[in-house]
Amino acid sequence: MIETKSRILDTAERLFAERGFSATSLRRIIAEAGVNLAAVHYHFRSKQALLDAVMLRRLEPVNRERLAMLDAAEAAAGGGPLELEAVLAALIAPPLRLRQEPAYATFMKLMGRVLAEGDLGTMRKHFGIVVERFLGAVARALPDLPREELLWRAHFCVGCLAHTLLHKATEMFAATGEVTTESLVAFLAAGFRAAAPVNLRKHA
Amino acid sequence: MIETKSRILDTAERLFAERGFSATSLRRIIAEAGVNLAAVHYHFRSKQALLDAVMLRRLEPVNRERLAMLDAAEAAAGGGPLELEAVLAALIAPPLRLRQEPAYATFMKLMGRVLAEGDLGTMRKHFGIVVERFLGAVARALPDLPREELLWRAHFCVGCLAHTLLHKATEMFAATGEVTTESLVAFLAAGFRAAAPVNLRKHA
DNA sequence: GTCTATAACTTGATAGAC
DNA sequence: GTCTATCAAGTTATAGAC
Repeated sequence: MIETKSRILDTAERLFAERGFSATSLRRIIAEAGVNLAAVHYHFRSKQALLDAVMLRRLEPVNRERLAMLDAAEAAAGGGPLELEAVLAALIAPPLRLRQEPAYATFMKLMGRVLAEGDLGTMRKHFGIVVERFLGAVARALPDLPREELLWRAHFCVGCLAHTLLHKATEMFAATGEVTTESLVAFLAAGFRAAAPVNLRKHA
Repeated sequence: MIETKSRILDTAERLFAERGFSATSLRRIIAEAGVNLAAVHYHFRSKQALLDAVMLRRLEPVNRERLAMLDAAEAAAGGGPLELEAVLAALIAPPLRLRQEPAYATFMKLMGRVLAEGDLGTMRKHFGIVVERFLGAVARALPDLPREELLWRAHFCVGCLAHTLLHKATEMFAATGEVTTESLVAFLAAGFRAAAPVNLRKHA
């Protein structure tokens, strides 16, 4: 069945997202997918390669949409300064929008997990270009922000996004409804625009 | 040896922090600690109980210091409004300060991991009181912020802190040096103070 | 308290029939 | 492509000698 491969991918995606990679066994995956254990190794060779396949299947569209929005923001700015909110929206709106679609909902949680706990190698492999482009764009939107402070704020920004993708706010707090791109962008934009602490200004 | 128990705790703390709970086997722990496998079960009964012991040993001082700083901030405010920066510093300064101490450095990474990927039960068990106290304090510092927006921003805040504790900024970005409490507080305070997006104001 | 030995089970991976 | 059967290794946990 051609369906077998998709069933494995779907089930692995869900279990990896909900329980993490190490805590998920192949036998659990094949039990819930209703397929044979050997089929996993036939289609994907190894557990690690299965995770890579799960990531590859859905990540490319997300990052492509991000870069397209960033291109649009840069085009709109012409030679002038970039608008910070537009840059942040390009980073955040695609994953938040796509997670409304059933096909992408669980993947976005997995993406949050990888962002939150991923090692450096995985990070660079999947998000290298995105990180570079967005660092440049934020620097162009905030030319007066000291470099070190920019890097830390980018780090905080990744933490916010990872946590938001991995967890619904309702899990720990009593928030209702869905988080909006506007909320997250407003929060992060204000953070990026905050006056740099005095102990860092000397490095500017 | 009375040292055996500490050696197990120290090594488990480090490996859980660096590689995660599921990805760390007891055999790896006892190999690096130079102790016998049975000693783990003698002293801690099970792997899960070992993790609980690792958490309990160091978490209480962190949360105690946080609540003491929050008490001080509330006392300083008298009946007036709380200062947002003081509230955030009470949440953030204790873990960032303690991670400079060798005895607490790796534990703070583990705490970041638990904050980032912990399930709801673990969360409430270890941070329930802290979350409640700080939610109330931020609400008192920002009485005009709509409740829903406050909860989401608290959620973002946890994500920032978790990511900062779990990862050095140098891992993904090229930031040098250590992150400061001032940097993180300035970023978060500005985010909390941002104007609430219009699509939420109607719920105020 | 610490050890050896081992139970009882799960893991990722593969060989080979169909 | 899919199956059964199995391997080799690793897993948590325990019993019992010292």
